[in-house]
Amino acid sequence: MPASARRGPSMADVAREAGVSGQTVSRVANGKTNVDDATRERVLAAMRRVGYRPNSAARALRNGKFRSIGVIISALPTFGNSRTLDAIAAAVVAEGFSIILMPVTRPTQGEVTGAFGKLNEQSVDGVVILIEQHQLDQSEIELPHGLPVVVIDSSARYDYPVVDTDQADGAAQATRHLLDLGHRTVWHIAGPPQSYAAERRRKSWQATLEGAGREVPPVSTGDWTPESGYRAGQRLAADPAVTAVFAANDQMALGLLRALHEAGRSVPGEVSVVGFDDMDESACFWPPLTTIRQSFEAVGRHAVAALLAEIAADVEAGAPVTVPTELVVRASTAPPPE
Amino acid sequence: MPASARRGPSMADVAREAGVSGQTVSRVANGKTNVDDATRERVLAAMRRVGYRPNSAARALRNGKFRSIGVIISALPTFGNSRTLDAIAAAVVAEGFSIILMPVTRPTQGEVTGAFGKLNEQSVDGVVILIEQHQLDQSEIELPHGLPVVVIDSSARYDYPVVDTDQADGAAQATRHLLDLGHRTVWHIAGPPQSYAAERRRKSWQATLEGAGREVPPVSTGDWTPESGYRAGQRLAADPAVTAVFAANDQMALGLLRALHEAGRSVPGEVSVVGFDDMDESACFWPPLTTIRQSFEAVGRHAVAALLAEIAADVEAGAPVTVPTELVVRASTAPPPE
DNA sequence: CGTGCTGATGTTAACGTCAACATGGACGAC
DNA sequence: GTCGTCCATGTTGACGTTAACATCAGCACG
Repeated sequence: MPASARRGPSMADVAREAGVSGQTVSRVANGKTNVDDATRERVLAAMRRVGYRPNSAARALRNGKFRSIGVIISALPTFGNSRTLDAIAAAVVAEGFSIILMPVTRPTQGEVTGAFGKLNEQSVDGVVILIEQHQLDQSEIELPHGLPVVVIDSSARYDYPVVDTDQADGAAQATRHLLDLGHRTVWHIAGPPQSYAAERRRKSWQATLEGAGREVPPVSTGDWTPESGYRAGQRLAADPAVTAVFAANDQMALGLLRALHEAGRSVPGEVSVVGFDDMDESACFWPPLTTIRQSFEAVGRHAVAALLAEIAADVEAGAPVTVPTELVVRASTAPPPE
Repeated sequence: MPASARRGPSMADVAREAGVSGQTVSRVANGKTNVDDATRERVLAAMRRVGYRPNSAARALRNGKFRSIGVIISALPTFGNSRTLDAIAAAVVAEGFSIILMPVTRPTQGEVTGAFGKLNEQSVDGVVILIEQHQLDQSEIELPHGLPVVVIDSSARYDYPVVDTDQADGAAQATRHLLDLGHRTVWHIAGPPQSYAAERRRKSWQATLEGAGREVPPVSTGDWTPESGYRAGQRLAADPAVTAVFAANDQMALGLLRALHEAGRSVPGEVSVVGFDDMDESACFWPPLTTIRQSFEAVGRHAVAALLAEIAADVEAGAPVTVPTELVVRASTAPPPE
C-alpha cells in the first residue's frame, strides 16, 4: 500500500461518525464551552474511533498562523548554541508550539534574509535569531511582515527584544577573581572580533583592569576553538611575566592549558587560568577549570517567553533581558608565585 | 499597525497585477514549462513588485505534504547529537525541505509516540529518529500513516532504514591499537546499558580481547559524562595492573585522565588511554587523546539521503548504512612500562 | 399565550493553492 | 477549406478548518 495515498481522517469523517456537523467537531476539538456534554462525549468517542488528528496545515491556512516558531541558527553544534537551542525547544513545545529549524551556514545578510523569508512562507508565529555575529546590523535585516522576533545577542543595536547572558559582569568577575588572588594583572585570550559576546567580555576585562589601575596587556585573539587557544597559549607560555590568563571561553582555556603543560609551566602554581561557559567537561580538565558559568537554559527560556509575549500581545520590544553569571572556583587558579 | 492583521500577498494579487489568471501564476511559481516566455516574465515581475511568497500552509493542505521532515531527538546538547542534527539540518535544507524539531525529554514509548503524532499533524513528509536508547523497541512505536522513517541507531531490531557509525569496528580498532602497543590486556569504561552504541562498543572490545586470547577484565559502567569517567577512573587508577583503558567516549576518557593525574599515574608512561568520538576538545586534552573519530556528519547525510529516497520512491528499508570510523593516534597511548 | 432571550447546533463561505477539465487560437495535413 | 492537434491560458472545485451568521428549542416574564 503506497504511503502517498494515505491521508488521515478529517473532521467530516468524525462528524459523520458522531452524527453531528463538522462545526460541532471543530468546537470540541478546540475546547469551546458551548457544546452539550453528551454531544461532546459522543464526538470525542468518534474521534478516538476513527483516529482523528487535526490537520495543522488547514488550521494554518485558515488562521494565518501555524502555532510554530522558527529558529534561525548558525554554528549549531557549538556548546552554547546547542544548549540554548535545547532550552528554546523545550520551552516552545511546553507551550504547545512546534519549532522549525533554519540553519544558516554563514551569518551573512543574504542568508539570514533568505531564512527569514522561508520562515515567513511557513506561516511561523515568531522567530528567534541565534547568531552571534554583529555584522547583522538590524537595519539590514528585512523582516517581512511584522513577524515577532527575538534576538539572542548582547547587541544594543537591535530594535527587537534582546536576551543574553550578562557578558560584562561575567568577565568582570573572572578578572576580579584573579586580581583578588594577588595577580598584578590579567592577560586575555579573546573570542573572534565579529562576536558581540567576545567584544563584551574583552571590554569588560579591560575596564576592570583599568578600574583597578592595572596595566592592560596586549590581547590575544582566538576563534573559540581549543586550537586557537593553544596557539595563543604558546605565546603566553613563553612569557614569564604572565601569571594569570582569562580565556573568553572554556575551549580556548583548554588549549591554553595544553600549551602551558607543554611549556612546563605549572597550573595554578605558576599561571592561573579562568575560562567562561562552564562546559560539562571543564570540571575534569587538568587541573579542573575555574570558570564563569552561564545559564544557556535561562537564556533560551527568557527568549521564548519574550517571543510568546510579543506574539500574544502584539507588544513591542521590552527592556533587554540579562541573565546573570556565576563564578565557579576550581583548581586552576591560585595566588601568583611568591 | 497590528502585526496580526498582516497577510502576505497571494497568487490572486499577483494575478491581478500581471493581468493573468491565478493558475498561470501557479504554473510560473512551480516552474511548469507550458507558459509563454513573455507571460512568465510579466508574472515574475509582478511577483517581485508585490513581494509574493508562496504560502506553504496552503500548499501543504492542497498536496497533503509540507516538504518538511521531522526530527525526534532526545539529549540534543550532547556532542554527537548536536553534530548529527546539524548535518541532518544542512542536508535537509539543501534539498529544499525544512525541518521540524521534536525534542523528547525522556525516550519512553509514550513520549516518542506523542512526538510522532504531532509530527503527523504537521503533515511532515518523513521522520528521523535520533534517540539512542534501545528500549524503543520497534514493535512499540506506532507509526501513524505509513510515514517514512529513518532511525539513527545500531539496533537491528527496526524494520525502518537504519544508519549509524560502525561502532564495532571502531571499538575493535581502539582495542587492537592498545594490544599492538604491547599491553597485556585492555580495561574498558562502558557507556550506559540502555545505549545500543555503548553495548556494541563493549561487545566488540570483549570480542577483540577474546579473539586475541587475552583476559577480559571487569567492565566499569559510566553514563557518558566526564564525572562518571572520573569515578570509574578512580577505581582503575588504584589498580597497578591497569596499563591500558579504552573509554567508550571522549568525555569519560577525560574524567579518567583527571583521575589518573590525581593518582599520580603518568599518561601514557604508566597508563594508556583511548577514547571514542574525537571531540573538538580531544586534541587539547592533557595529554592529547588518542581516539576513534566518527563522522556524525556522514551519519546525518546518509540518514537524510535514505529518508528522501524512501519519500520519493515509496521504497521500503534498504540495507542498514554503516559509517566507518578512523583511529586518531595522539599522545595518550604508548607501550606499557618496561 | 405571545415576546424576547439563551444556548446548542447547523450552514455557508473563505483561507491560498493546484489538479483537472474547458476554451480558443494557430498551424499543418489532406 | 476543413479537420485535427497542440499549446497557452482560463475556470472550477476541493484540500480541512473555522468565523460568522442562521436556526431552533426551551424557558422566563408580563
